[in-house]
Amino acid sequence: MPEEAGFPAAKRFRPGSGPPNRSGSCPPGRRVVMLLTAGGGSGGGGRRQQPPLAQPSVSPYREAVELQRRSLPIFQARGQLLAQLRNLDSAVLIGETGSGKTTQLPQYLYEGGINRQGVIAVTQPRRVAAISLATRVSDEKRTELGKLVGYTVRFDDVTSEDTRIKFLTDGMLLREAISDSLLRKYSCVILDEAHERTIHTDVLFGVVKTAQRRRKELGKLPLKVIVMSATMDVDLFSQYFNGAPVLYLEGRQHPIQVFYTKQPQNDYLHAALVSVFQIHQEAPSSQDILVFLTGQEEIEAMSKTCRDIAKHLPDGCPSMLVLPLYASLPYAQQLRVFQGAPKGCRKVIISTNIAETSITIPGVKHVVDTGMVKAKKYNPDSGLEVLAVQRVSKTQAWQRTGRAGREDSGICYRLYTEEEFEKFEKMTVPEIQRCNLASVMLQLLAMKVPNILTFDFMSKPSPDHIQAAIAQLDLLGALDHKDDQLNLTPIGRKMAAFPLEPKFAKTILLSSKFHCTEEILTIVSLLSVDSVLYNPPARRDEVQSVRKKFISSEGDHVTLLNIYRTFKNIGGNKDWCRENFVNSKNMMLVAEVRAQLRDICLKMSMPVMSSRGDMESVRRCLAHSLFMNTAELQPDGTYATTDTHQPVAIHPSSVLFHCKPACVVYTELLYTNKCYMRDLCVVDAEWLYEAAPEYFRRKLRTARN
DNA sequence: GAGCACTGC
Repeated sequence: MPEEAGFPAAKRFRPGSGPPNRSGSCPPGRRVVMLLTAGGGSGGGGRRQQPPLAQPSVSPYREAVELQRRSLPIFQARGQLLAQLRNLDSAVLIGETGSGKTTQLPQYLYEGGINRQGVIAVTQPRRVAAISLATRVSDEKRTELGKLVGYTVRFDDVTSEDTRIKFLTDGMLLREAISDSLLRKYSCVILDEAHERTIHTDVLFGVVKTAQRRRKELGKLPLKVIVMSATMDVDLFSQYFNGAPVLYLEGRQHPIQVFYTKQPQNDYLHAALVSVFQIHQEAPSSQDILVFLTGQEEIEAMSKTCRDIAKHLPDGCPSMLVLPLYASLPYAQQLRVFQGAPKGCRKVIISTNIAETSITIPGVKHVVDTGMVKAKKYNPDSGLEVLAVQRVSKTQAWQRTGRAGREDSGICYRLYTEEEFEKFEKMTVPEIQRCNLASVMLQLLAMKVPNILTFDFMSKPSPDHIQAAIAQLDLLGALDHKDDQLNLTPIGRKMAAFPLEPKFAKTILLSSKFHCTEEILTIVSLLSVDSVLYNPPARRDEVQSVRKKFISSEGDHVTLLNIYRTFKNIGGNKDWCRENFVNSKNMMLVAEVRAQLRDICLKMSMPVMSSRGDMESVRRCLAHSLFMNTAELQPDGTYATTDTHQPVAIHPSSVLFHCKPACVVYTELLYTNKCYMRDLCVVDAEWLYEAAPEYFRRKLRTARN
């Protein structure tokens, strides 16, 4: 093997706590309470002073659970933690992976009788986490799930009147805040995984801060806010919550050796390949390797190369099981990463950043980090979102490193130099500064936030960014400008009731006028989940011939509708999905989403009618709701958007890829190498003019001629 | 002419 990716010996330190110069992130003057010091766990005296966890129990199982709870690092800090939290309105808790903070803290608060008057909410960025944590904690409390401890995620509410500890997704708590912005039923909100800075958590920061202040002003039950983070960069959190004290909890991570390359690598794919085989030839076969790359195409190519090389390795070299991992991979194939490899065979998992947070793979000893990620960026000048391969942040690199030390000590190979690493951004730009804000602004308006332009975000999006969202909502007819006050129109209020992007909510609301709500509900559901189309690159011809029967010359929306209809009419099941290259998991989700949306329509007394095969009214409806997303064929055979004359192209995944319709509406623009329109529908220019005469007065080329 | 990181309501 070539040597250019060789690694010099590196320092040893513990991950999860961030870079070794830990003190750097604790400026003097801030209240940092060390609840457990390094090497903690010896304080026998402290242990005896702890109050009992729960009623004494006789069951051996119960005792085992109890012992396990007591062995967690957080247990020794229990008394101190409770004493601190009892008197605080807000606190920031740093807890390393494995500290037990998420499962234990809510129980301590409950057992300690703090905030007994209300429910303790614990938010999570991901559904699976909310569900498994609730299951775990209800088990520890020896209660039935949904009684004392429960969870609420979309499509699944396992709570009751008795529920006092409630795990929920951050998006779900946000939705609850629309109907009660003071979050009255909660006495305490714990925002977990705050370091991930999801758009929902970021909006919640503002929502809980406002609710806390308002409740105090109104003399209501106080709201305790606890922000939990796994990283040390919590200054922002503390400042934002009026200088809330920072409590530090040591975790139980295994040491990880970190290696950097001696030279910068201009070809990270090649460097990754070399590293994998270097490790493969040197390390025992029981140690698995996790490689971070940027996307499906890259991962599939690398997987193939690895398998090819692995076939021709010298005798005595272990065999290799190469497993790609990315979100659009069918579920059954994702599950393979959890199965152990046969004896004498090494697992090599080649993954996107899905393995950074969402999926934890057991047995990983070696992490190969290319330092690259594919992520959305927001360009405030053009107001456009761009999906691009870029450098990871330092936080992200540490997160990847930490994946090597889940079960035992590990090794992380960074395919960049230490100097390069030092130049990485400290933190990933929070999602709220990288995304279209139309949904967020609609939700804030629905909560009757007095002035969304000055809303107290922890990391403020730029004014241009906020204005772009307001302009979009305005075009959708959601806004009412009165005396310099922004309010929602009745349509805007209805839009906010749907768990959808505003433009899709508007499409549904318009559909009753075109008597095609049943069809539009199906289309919007299909568009709002991951694609139901499964396109394995190796079987392209097969896919094309099977899919032919669904394709409509009217575009992707009608084609998707055809697929869903056939699936339903035939009584579609997994076998049908497999035969037709349809992702069955996503298809099931479509049905669930559709039922939820239909329910919301019925609740607002909207007539739900079918156009009975009349596709023109469906397309007219799409033209009326997506008129701001229009592109027209130019004399030279290319396309340009109607409003800004941005050159665009039909995405290769579209059924219209080889066609040249004069005028189309699209669901979204996607910038990669080029600016692509995704999910197209052929429309009549006249329909567009009808939909928004003012908007198109001087714009529409086809209508003018 | 040729392509799509990850969540979530």
